[in-house]
Amino acid sequence: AGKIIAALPPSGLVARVEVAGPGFINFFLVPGTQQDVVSRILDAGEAYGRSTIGNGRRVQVEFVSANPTGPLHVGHGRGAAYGAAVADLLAAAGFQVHREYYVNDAGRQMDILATSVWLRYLELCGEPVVFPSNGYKGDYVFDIAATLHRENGDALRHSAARVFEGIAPDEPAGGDREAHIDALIERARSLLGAARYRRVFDLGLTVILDDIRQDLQEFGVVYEEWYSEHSLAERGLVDRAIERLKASGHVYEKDGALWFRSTDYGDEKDRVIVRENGQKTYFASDIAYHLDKMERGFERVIDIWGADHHGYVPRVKAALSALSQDPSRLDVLLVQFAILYRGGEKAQMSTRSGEFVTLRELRREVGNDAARFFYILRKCEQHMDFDLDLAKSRSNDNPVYYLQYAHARICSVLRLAGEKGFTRNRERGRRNLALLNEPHEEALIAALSRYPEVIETAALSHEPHQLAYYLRELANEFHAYYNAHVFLVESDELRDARLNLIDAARQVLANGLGLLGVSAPQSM
RNA sequence: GCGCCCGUAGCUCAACCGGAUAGAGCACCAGCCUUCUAAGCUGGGGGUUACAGGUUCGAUUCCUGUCGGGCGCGCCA
Repeated sequence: AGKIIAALPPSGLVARVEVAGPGFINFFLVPGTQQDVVSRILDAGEAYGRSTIGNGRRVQVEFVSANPTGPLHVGHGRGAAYGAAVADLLAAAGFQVHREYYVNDAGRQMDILATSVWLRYLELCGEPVVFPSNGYKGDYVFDIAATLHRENGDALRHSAARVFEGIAPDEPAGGDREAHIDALIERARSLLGAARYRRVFDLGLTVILDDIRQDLQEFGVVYEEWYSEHSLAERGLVDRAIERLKASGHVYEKDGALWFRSTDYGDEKDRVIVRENGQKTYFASDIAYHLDKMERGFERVIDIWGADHHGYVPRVKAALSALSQDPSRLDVLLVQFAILYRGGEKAQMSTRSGEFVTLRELRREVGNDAARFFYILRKCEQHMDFDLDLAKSRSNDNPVYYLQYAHARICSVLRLAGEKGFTRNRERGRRNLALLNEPHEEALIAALSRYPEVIETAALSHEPHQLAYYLRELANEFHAYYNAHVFLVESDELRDARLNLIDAARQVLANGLGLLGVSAPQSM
């Protein structure tokens, strides 16, 4: 090793080189070699840390995509915060990002919603309805029914006797609940007729989707596109996908249904794509959807799903393979569940009872900043314990405030410089960066220099928590510096150099927090 | 039963495609505000990385098995 070191070309940036343990050679930089990063940060501003590694390649990130059958709950919140952060990181790393929400506006669940709304409407009309045990029972269904009643009066009314005529009673204990609600859906269709049924259906869809949109927007999560499952079928893309799958030779008929032989590509079992009753399955739509994603020309497609859907990955990839698409272009990121704790106790109610904590309630309780930050603090495959008390505590326990406080403190110093009668001269600061040679200053500068590579690593590995941990370290370096040295010193040269340094730190904190959807307050 | 994820300090979690003495926060103990925001800083104690093997110069990381926790195994979406 000594020979290797001796053979190294001399460099003005390297003070000394040492062999340190097995396989390690340490290079010590000459003090003052990194100071110019401060000027680079101030020049680049919001652009500091952006990378071109993505080279403009198109990436689609599909996330949340919750059924529009009710408001988003805290589980969706994690997917929203995580997906938004991954998308924003990829954009910062130079990818052209297309954020998409797949709207499941077709299928049985939506029919159950429409029927639930209609039954609540009938109640408002004064009909003695026995509400099905597996219908949608949330308060929002009453609200939609009230709107329906306000807009239509009794025009959609049918007597309860006719609605339930000949339909077997709801049997929660047995397996007839599903048959019961399916019969009610058919009854709603036949009594209302296609057009009126559609009116009920569309009102539920529109109201809930608008609510989801607004909820996410308030959460700082925005999409380039809301992609309708219904439109997929309308444009014939589902039929076309099935035809192409047939042509591939991986489809067969059995028991009256049409099956995709996904076991040809390693799936556990074959999957139905057209049911015995002629209805296409959700999987059929999803094949068409993913084929369409590929054909839209995205070089990489990222799906962010709840971990409970993990069994679904092999069949989607199998379908892509059968359709001659490269399945490795699709990354499915599985997000584990988040469990809410309050006072050391689980706060999440069971979904069976029809009650759950909504994302909106969470945001109201802990605030958007804490919610966004806590959600991405764990890597996605890690189960999450979300401590509500900690997230809303306005104390030093709360890691969000630690970062925001650093930002606010810097803003405060920069403000106070003027109030104290100092005229800040940025150019003088730039010329005197060499004065920043205290250990605390070197450490802070080193942390600032690392930011661009943190962005690249976090983006490419889809791990926003790496950025969160980095920002914690950066804030820590600043707070330590703040406590060890006074910035507003008499020396113009040193003062302006230091103000440039902390201004650069402020910029990086703001950039990083921005990527995570967390605000960077001027004061606290 | 099979498949996927997880198991690291009292608690919640990191550890950069195998690398140096496994790091933070909280909690606990001891200090720091007449000077730029104490929502801060400094120091300290705390570990057989669930367990047992294997691979190699080297394993929290990779492989096998066991134990424990979560999730999934529909002609639902």
